[in-house]
Amino acid sequence: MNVKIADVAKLANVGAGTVSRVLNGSSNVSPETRKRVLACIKELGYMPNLVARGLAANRTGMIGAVIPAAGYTLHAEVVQGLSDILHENGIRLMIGHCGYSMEREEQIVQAFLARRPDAFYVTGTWHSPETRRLLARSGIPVVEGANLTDDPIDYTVGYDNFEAARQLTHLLHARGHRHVVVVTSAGEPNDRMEGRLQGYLAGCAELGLDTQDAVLHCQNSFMGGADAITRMLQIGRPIDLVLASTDVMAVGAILECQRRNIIVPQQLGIAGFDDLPIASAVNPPLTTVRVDRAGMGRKAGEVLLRLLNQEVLPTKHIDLGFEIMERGSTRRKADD
Amino acid sequence: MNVKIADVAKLANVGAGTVSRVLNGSSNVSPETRKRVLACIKELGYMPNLVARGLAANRTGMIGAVIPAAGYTLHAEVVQGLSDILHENGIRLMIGHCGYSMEREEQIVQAFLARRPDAFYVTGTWHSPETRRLLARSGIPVVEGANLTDDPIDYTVGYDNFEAARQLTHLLHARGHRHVVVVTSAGEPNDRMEGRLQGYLAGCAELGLDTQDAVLHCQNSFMGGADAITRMLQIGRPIDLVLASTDVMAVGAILECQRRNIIVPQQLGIAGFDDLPIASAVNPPLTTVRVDRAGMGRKAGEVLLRLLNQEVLPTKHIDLGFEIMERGSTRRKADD
DNA sequence: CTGTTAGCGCTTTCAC
DNA sequence: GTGAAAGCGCTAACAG
Repeated sequence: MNVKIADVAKLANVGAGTVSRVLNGSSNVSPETRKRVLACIKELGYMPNLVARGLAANRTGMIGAVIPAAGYTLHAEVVQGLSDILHENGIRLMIGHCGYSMEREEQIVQAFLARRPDAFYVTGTWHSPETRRLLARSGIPVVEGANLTDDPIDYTVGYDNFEAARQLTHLLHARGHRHVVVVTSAGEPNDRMEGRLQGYLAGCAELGLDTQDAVLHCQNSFMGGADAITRMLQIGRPIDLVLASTDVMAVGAILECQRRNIIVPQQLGIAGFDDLPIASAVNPPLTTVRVDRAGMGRKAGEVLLRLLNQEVLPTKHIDLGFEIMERGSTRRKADD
Repeated sequence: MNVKIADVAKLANVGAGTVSRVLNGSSNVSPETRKRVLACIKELGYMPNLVARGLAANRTGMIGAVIPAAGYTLHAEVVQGLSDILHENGIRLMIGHCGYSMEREEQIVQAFLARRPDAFYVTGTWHSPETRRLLARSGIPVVEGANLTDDPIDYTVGYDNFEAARQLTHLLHARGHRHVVVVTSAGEPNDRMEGRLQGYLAGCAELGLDTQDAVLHCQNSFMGGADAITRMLQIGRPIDLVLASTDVMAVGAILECQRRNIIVPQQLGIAGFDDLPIASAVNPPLTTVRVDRAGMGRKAGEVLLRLLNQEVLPTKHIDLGFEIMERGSTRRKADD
């Protein structure tokens, strides 16, 4: 761990610069020298100190990423995709969890920036003004993921949460569902949740569906979803569709219906968002919106890599799209 | 982003060393000087370059962590606990996913080491010889998490997978279950899975339960768990208990039983391992082994921090214990 | 208490 | 093609 470039240089009878050139694949080095240097590196078990390289070269080969949480959310898988592709390209990930708090996000961004990452991935498009400022002034590529916005800090890689929710609403209306309750997360608001909620409401408005007293704010958990059913039953009018903003809440709702002997989808349709693995496993399987989570991470990684490579991308908005997965938790019948 | 310590020093009319002392909270600085320096730092918006500090001070304030996967596993939450406590102490996390492959783990460890982390967290206690060697020679504290071993590289923070599985087997035998099938993961073996499997088998052996043809290797997924039920039904003898090595497989099994109208637990008991959120949400709720995942991460972080602080810990094995959560998916009756 | 200086290990001109 | 030397921005002696 303490053999350094000078040791290799001495053994190979070359200058430190030459070793460095070999290490960094510069072409200005004769094949024989390169071979000799490589041999010496192996012999000494030399491992470059990337901290020193980072200081000298002004690039650290690290990327900062902040996600809300690592638990059962889509972000964990996004990070995995991101991590995988970056790793293949010799870049490492510095990761922080902000717990859906903008303030914490700001702290993390600040702390990461002091470590001079070459680029940044942040989740979502809502940030504190200071976070935006820090990121914008940092001079490094920034990708905002998991949603889209007209006004990105730099680049945005994601899908349109609003549009997906809107389309889902229309589809289920076409399947005969008419009396809707929307279930959203009671936590600190964020652009993805808000986009989904507004998408549902816009869809309902376009279809003339009543959404009076029809928005339930619940914990984003299985229990929260169960709770939603309890509260829905207290609404003084019949309901035939629960539009949940996350699969976790939707699955919680399905399981609560099992307990209450409410037949899904005949008595009540339930739809979610995310297509987590559990969505296709429950009974009945959940109608939901699928996004390629790991693919989104990989795509964000690719964009970041190209940006690091000084490429100019044709667009600042990379829309990965979504797919509505129609399954047994909602009605199937011919369109109206 | 380009104001440096010298600029602050010049403005404050002090030497760079003094600014450094203020930054690092050294006591050898007069209150007035400190105040002046602090003012200049604020005025210039100075942000220390931690890469340079890392090189000069020979500590980077980074910790490397490798986990198998970020998806629906306990490791994501362990990392979150770890990340949180380290963040509070000014330390950042470098993270890599090895996908249960020792080879990939080795690559990641090697790559991380070149970035000179101050300490290392690795998942599990089985590693390639080279990984062990690299870690052992690195001279930095290493914590192996999520299991225990007599022979840690350095420290181990976790719980006894074998013993938990063994005790669970005994408990369920006491509840009247007699004809067991064990479901384990078909993926690349690891110490946690193996510990659980051997724990189940040891329990069965102690109780004289037949385990001939009773070990099913399935995909560690909801589908894999469903598959286990299908295969169990083909075994030519009655079964009244499925001991699954993960909640994901156990929940998959429960859901398959719902589909097949197999009454749990009257006709078939099912138990899992991990106590993921879905475990208490399904119908019936799953009997499983609970470990404090985030708490394990935090504990690993605390150990790492104390180690970084040169403290000597009284033991190399930090056993966090486990708790058997007896729920409706297994029989409840007076002990034999 | 504080300024000065010598590195930390590497990259990158700049001559040769 | 290659060596020498000057930093990268900071910390940590070492004087004073």
